[in-house]
Amino acid sequence: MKRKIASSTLRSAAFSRTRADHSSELAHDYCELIAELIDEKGEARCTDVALRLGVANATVAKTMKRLAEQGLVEQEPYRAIFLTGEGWKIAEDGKRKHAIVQNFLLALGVSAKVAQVDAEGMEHHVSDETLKAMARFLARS
Amino acid sequence: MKRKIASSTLRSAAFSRTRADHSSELAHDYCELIAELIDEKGEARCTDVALRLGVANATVAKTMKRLAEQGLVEQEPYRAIFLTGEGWKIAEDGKRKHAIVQNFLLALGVSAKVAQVDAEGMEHHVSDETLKAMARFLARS
DNA sequence: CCGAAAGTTTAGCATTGTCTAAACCTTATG
DNA sequence: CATAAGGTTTAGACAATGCTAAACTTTCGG
Repeated sequence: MKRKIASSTLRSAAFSRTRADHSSELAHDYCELIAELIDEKGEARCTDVALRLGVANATVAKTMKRLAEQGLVEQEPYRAIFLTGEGWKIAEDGKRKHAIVQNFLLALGVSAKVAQVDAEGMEHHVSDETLKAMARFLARS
Repeated sequence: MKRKIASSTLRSAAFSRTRADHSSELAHDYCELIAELIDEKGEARCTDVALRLGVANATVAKTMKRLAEQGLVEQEPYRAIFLTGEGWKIAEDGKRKHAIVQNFLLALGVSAKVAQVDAEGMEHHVSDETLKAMARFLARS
């Protein structure tokens, strides 16, 4: 991961943050999805992940290798996938954020379908401060 | 069984949307930024774009070439950059969305700094429906 | 226990977005 | 008006993310 902190303006800081977010987003989505599958079925397999993500099996396999290198998941060849402690933490965090954003959107009056899709996209770009503000709003309403 | 398929389809649709968003995000940011620079200084040059985006000049140049191919910007070699009609439309739309999201966050009680950064990240993942809900909230408050 | 189905991995390719270094124009200054 | 300074473009590299096709392993039905 390249980190160029030469950013001078707040504006470029915003763009940098967005770029940085993107590189971790996929990893986070994978962790969340794996956790979900383990919850539901007791194990997570490439095919299921691929199906839910809407990508090819091979793509999942390749990504999984990267995630294993990053210490987020563990796997034996031809076996199901497991999360490391770090992976679980990321999954939990993502789930928490996702729930807040989605419920917030619902409280705002957004339809269920759209709330789910938008929450998926927004969840990785919402800071803790904004998340807290959303939670506050939910508590109030 | 049917419900499971349906829900995972919706799920993968969400991820697909997010992936699709990403590929257009950068183009949209460029258009917005170019429009901003033209507004402020009368012209947009690679260096300025690079500075605000926080990336290298070469990166901007290469991206600009792609945007030109996509019909979003126009440029003569070694000259400033201009937006096509399509590019302007995208810039306007982005500016509009950005403003709504940012003001919405401010109204929610998020600090100015964080509102700017978060709005940058969120703006590309917010559907029209959610945007409308935000606008409604702003009008009410 | 064997062969086919199903799942996993590898190989090879394309695209996007980023970088540095070097080559290339334009402009402004002396 | 020549040249240095500064902005622009090109070249070449690399990582991430996606794909298809083919090879490989596991599992399951007979």
